[in-house]
Amino acid sequence: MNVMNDSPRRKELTRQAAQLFVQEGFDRTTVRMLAQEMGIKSGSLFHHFRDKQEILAAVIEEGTENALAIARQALDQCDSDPEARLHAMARAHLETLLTDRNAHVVALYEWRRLAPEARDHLGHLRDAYEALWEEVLDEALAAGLIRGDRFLVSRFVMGALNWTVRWYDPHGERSPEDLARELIAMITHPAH
Amino acid sequence: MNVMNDSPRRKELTRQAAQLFVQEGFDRTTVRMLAQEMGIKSGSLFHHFRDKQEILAAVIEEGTENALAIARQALDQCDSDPEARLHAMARAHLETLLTDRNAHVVALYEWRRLAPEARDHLGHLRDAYEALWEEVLDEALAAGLIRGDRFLVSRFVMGALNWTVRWYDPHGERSPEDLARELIAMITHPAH
DNA sequence: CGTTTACACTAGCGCTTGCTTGGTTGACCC
DNA sequence: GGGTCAACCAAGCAAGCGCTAGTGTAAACG
Repeated sequence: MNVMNDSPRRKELTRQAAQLFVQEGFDRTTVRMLAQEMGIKSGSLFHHFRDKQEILAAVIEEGTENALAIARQALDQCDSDPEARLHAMARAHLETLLTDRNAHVVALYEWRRLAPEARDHLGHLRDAYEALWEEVLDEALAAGLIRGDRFLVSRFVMGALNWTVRWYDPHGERSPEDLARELIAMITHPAH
Repeated sequence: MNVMNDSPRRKELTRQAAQLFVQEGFDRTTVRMLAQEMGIKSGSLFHHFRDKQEILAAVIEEGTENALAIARQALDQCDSDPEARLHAMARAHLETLLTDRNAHVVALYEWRRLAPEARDHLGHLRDAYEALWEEVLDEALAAGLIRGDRFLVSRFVMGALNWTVRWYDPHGERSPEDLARELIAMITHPAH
């Protein structure tokens, strides 16, 4: 067995699994369906993954790592004023939703199907991502750009953003940029 | 078989099923688990419901109907100015989340597990509920209380509200009233 | 050359799943 | 006191599930 490496082959299989998990849900996706999608037999699947659980963990891990990387890059490259940073984060969030949509949908819907150990590991990744948000929101609150309770504001914003996977059409007219701008406009009270 | 009535017995069984669906997820909840929770044997379950699917539909139907009823009542009883109506809707939404929490969590997470016909029927119920929101948001937009694109504002607000099932603690310090006030404060730009 | 390694296959075990069948019970009705 | 009816039970079927064991093979390596 070949456990826990991250060969390119495994990356590709993970990507295909994500697609199926979104279509059918984790529990309804059988190892036989996964194998067929991958063009192999069901037994061969366990050469790449210890068990079905591990496939789920791999899908979510990749999505979250990408989100984190993109968000960090966006923060590095943008201006340092609170509004620019807020905008950069929102745009980065919506852009990962576009490029890694399957993985993020799986992360949002199937989180509870993770084994406790995997949930623990991935929870830390997710916490790191949300910490970036809280930092940026704190700056916006301090600058008077947003009003309200820090905890609630952060939850409301994350909710509005994560909910987009339900209705956002990547092939539609609106770009991530558009959505980010609209969201910021809705919640900010510009100084005057 | 006893199909499709709504006896009090069936109502009670539906309530218990909702609890299990939240804990385990629909697919992982077996008819044997459901039966045990209900204090009967698995075979007896099919005296009350045609199949497992129908239990899910019953859970979601009850939750959505309650949400609709509470929202309508709230709108009837509040003042007619846009901010009061906005506040009433947000509070009503969060209050159903408190009283019918299980049903709403199931509706949000397990919607896709519904059979197409059930999804169709319940989709209309859900549309009726969201229409109430759009009406109230339109008034708020017209009054200049909120700025931005109607479609996007509505999606963002629904996202922020529905996301609350992930983190809101009914036994915590914050009341639905508090949350509603905070959310309105965050997104409104009061005339001055 | 022989050995190792990565990847795939065949075959099937042991178990659980949703659901069916045929029958029993006790409350109520005229 | 025979008939009705909702509610429940015992037993089990057919299908599908995750996963394993053992084997084959072709490329890579020393």
